Amino acid sequence: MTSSSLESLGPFRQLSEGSRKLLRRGAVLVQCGPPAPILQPGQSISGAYFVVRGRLRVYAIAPDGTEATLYFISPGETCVFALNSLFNDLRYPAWVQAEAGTTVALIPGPVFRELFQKEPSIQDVTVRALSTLVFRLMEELEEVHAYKLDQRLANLLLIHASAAGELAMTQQRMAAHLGTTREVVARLIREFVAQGYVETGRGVTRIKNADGLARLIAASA
Amino acid sequence: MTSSSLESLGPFRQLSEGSRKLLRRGAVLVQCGPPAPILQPGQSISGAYFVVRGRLRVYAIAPDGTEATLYFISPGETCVFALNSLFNDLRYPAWVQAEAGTTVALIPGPVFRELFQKEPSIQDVTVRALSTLVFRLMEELEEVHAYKLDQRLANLLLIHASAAGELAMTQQRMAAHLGTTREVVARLIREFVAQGYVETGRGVTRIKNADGLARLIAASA
DNA sequence: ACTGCTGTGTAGCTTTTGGTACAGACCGCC
DNA sequence: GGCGGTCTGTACCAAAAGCTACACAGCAGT
Repeated sequence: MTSSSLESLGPFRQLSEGSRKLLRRGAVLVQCGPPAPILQPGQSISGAYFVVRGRLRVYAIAPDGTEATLYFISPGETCVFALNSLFNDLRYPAWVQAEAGTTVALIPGPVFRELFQKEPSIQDVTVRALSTLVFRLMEELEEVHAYKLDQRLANLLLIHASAAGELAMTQQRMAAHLGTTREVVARLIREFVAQGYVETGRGVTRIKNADGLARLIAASA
Repeated sequence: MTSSSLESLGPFRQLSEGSRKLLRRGAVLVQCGPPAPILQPGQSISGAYFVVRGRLRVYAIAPDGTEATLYFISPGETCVFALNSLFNDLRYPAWVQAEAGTTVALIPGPVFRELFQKEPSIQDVTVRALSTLVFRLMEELEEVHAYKLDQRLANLLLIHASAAGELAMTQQRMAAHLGTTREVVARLIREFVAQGYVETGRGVTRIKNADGLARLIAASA
């Protein structure tokens, strides 16, 4: 992998100095066609990850088999889950899954550690990445305990919908994201449809009244 | 505050090099008698915190007023909540409260940033602290979605009980910790008493059968 | 002893969420 | 067209958790 081909990638140009340095040194590109599992709990980490295109989903699986998304890692973000394990010699405690068409740059552990020692810009990138992750996790934890499922579902629809107000996601996946079951999602969506907030189709949900959803989320009860 | 008096403090001797360097440079000790709020959401951070004695509790408050503990910071740990805001110029999104008898060392923001640039040992301390926090938050998030309240309460009792199997904590505080209400805690504890797992007293809960509680937690249902 | 405060015990009801079960719709493929 | 798989719709019941209301117990101060 040369730096020129890396630089030809879309988001690369907007990256910080630290991120570019990371990628120029020993990064190996990994492409995913279909959604694919990358890490399982207990697996040791072979390096630091950097999302070039697509998205990674980090999630937990309960003993009864239900999933729940912990957080996402979007393009241009250093993949912090690796850093934890790289520095603390801990096993990673969650599953990681790449969405379809995701490209990930893998920086070998020793290379990353060496760069982290020498380069202030890479320290900066690292701390920012961890810091952002902490915020994201705190937000998620707060959301889980402060909001009811209908509000969290409304939020999911608003946040993840395309500009055209469409969300291409099955109810099964929404349920997995929220840590609940498909039936519950279907019931809540039925209510949204009755209120005229959304329309449903196979594998897609269209938002018809974003304000209505927003008001639902804001309602304190 | 001189380094000699800092070193006289109990946990100080076991600290890492980075932590000691942090404390020798411009740390201001802050003592708390009774439990006291330290930070409120939106408050900007004046420096990095380091817990010398006692414990900090970081928690969220839902619109309806119920609290939920996000994580604790124990003695000898760099207080990472500050680092987020120090590096990202973000406001801190949660409340922080010091338990009774807590001593916190406050390192001014500029001093910390300067040390972070120069000292590898301080970079190390910082990354470890953030990393640990990420793990703690992930664990908590997983627990919230994978376990029921009775299991989480049993876990709370086991984790926070003294060596003698006593937990000096009112049910109100347990409820705030778990993000629920006192009545629910009372109901669950009643069940524990009926099973012979615990005994209750005013402001204290005594564990009589730790194995029973442990089995309850392990039960997949 | 009286009072007030804080903490616990309990009952009953409502809401929310989860679990089971099944019917039907859409889609691609042979 | 027929078939199998995936996705959605829905009805019903069960469990979990929250809400309200109130009684009482321990403790401190006057």
